[in-house]
Amino acid sequence: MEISQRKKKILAAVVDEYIRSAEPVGSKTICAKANLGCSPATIRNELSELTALGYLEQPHTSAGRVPSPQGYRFYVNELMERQKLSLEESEAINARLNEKMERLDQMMADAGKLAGQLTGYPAVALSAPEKVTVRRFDLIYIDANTFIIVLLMENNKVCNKLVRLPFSVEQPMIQKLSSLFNAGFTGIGEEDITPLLISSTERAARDTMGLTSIIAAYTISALTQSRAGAAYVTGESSLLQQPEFRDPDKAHRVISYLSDSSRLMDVANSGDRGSVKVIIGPENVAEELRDSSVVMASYDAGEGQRGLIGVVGPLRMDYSAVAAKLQYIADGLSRLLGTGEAPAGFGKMILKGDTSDDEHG
Amino acid sequence: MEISQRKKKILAAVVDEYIRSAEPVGSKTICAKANLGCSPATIRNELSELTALGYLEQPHTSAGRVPSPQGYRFYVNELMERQKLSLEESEAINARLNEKMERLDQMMADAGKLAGQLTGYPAVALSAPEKVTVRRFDLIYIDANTFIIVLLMENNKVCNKLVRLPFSVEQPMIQKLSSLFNAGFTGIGEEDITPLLISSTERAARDTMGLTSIIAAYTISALTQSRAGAAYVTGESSLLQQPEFRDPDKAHRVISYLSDSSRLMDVANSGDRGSVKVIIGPENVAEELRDSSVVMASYDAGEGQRGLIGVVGPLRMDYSAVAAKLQYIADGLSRLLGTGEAPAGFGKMILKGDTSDDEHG
DNA sequence: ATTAGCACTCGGAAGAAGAGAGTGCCAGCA
DNA sequence: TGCTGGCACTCTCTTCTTCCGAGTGCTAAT
Repeated sequence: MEISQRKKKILAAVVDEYIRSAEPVGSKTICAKANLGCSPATIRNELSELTALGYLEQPHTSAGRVPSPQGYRFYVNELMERQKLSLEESEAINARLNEKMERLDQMMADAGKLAGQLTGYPAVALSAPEKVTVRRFDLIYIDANTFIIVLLMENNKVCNKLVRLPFSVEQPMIQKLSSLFNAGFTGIGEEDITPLLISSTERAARDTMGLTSIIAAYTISALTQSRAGAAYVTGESSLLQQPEFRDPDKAHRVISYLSDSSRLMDVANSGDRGSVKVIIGPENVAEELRDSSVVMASYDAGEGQRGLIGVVGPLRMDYSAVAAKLQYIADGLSRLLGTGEAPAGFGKMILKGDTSDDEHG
Repeated sequence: MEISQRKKKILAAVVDEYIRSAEPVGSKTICAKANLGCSPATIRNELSELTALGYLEQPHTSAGRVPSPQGYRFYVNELMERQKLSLEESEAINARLNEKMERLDQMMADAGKLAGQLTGYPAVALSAPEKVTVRRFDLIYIDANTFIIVLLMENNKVCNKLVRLPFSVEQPMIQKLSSLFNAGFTGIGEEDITPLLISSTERAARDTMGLTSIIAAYTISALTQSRAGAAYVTGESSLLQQPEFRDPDKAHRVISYLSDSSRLMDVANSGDRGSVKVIIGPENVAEELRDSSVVMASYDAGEGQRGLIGVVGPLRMDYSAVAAKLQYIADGLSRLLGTGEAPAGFGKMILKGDTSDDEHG
């Protein structure tokens, strides 16, 4: 059934007002706020129908209306105004983005922090797990007992480790190992480093005194770690300021879920194409987030990598503002890190609505 | 004034019981728990005196007694039983410690996580800020537009950065720069890298096309970052389970303080010699922690560096258990990372009491 | 010095009453 | 047919009151 224009207006008013006030919205309030030319009584009828359709809920008989998850979904998909950032806001973001661009992981964490501060919700920054291989191998000889392993990954990340030996090695040996590893270990993934490969490398270099396996072990662990992707969470405590999380147990559930970075990847994997994605309450795969909403934006982190920033908040999140901000940050990051195929309209706020609205059927 | 033996026993019983139950302790309860051969009435008299002396407090006239900060301090310094860890506990810790020893920063974060999980309180892991210098300088040539800067710090940390150039350089140039930097930039601190030094290096190598300043800039930022020390916080949300932090505002204050890693250093600097240190409520320098307690242990992270692990909890923290666990973890870390001057009695639980008890005067 | 007994105090729980916001429905009106 | 004002009703939230009990402090007896 198609929903009337007036109903849409009323629904939008309810959601907007509820987002602002966190309190059930009554017919009178709507009549005052939204300029529909009709009386509270008329609105009551409409509200009643919207409730029947499942877009609104009533905490109890004599309370105002509150949006249902389905109501939020409809609001996000069709009703909400696409917010533009004010000039100050976008300039502030740009300034913060350009500020420091040192290390990638640092950068990610900073982007998360920025998102958190801007929106006032806890923020997560994720790098999508990916398959990595070693592109270049170097061993730097320091002294007879010490050398550094430097790995350049295919995605241009660099890993290193200082190795100290309980015995002495000569510089030529280090060089020899370096070229051997360069020959055998580059371009392959973690699971390709088999005991067979290691032992054949071991045979090729004589008298390695176990060095081969040390280096191989580090290589494997570096590959594993790179592949795992990383997660940074900031601003957990800002949840506590939201009225819906005044119950410490509820807050605890969500915050400790967020702290478990391994599980966070689930969120990332629940679809990451499209620039901004909104997941509303029960749509979350994770049980713990069923009464929270997640807004996230993915960005091009260069070298074919995708990064993700997102915030977690109550259902009553200010979707429009949050989406605009995340979009802007993500676009900025894509521009700074991306590999040329940067988005054409950086600075323009295009919000791709989510498509998984199989709820209001 | 010297406090009687019986008073001590009673005080200890009050603190123990309050730590357990989180509720004001009455004379009857003490009589039942502590095996002093006397009646509640006698205990009431003693409680009354302990209250007058400032070791106990009464939430209101007709409630039981609660330890005052001074009471906790006395308890920690003189009364509390030095707990030994059970065999299972210490084995579990050892297993976890030996598990992964990859990167130092990872290690620190893991140690913090371990402390948090073991104690059930939020945990922080800090590395003390320190002056660092570069020991060894290497540039790895990758291709005409790419090279890696590898810095080996005096403290054996390794930093690296991939540099991509908008123009081409030849391998000999990279090598030349490498040895120039090795000559000029090693062994000096961040503040010694002056524009003068940079420009003289620039002159020594001809046609560097700005490379010198790129490398110098990275060196400075790496030095700054190493010096800053790092902070990892985990398990913030476990605070929410403590009855004294059911007030979301209170919890929010503490948690957001913990999230601000820069401020955390204050805690670290408030005295870190001695193996385990207990800071009780108002003794905290930070306003935000005035009604929380902090227990921390420092460990030898090798190369003259000190690390710090600590937990934050309510005044009613189980000091004895927490101290024992932190001590054990810190000793373990010292053993694993330390530089030989490892503590003699690893495994033995020696708790050095705090000495800043200028409170009960 | 210790103990038993007793009156007193105070906070927290439970219940009662009232206020207020909002609904649903009905009858009248354009 | 759709909108409106009016009105009775419902249900929560707040406030007030009452009551209970744990625990104290004091006193007199041992």
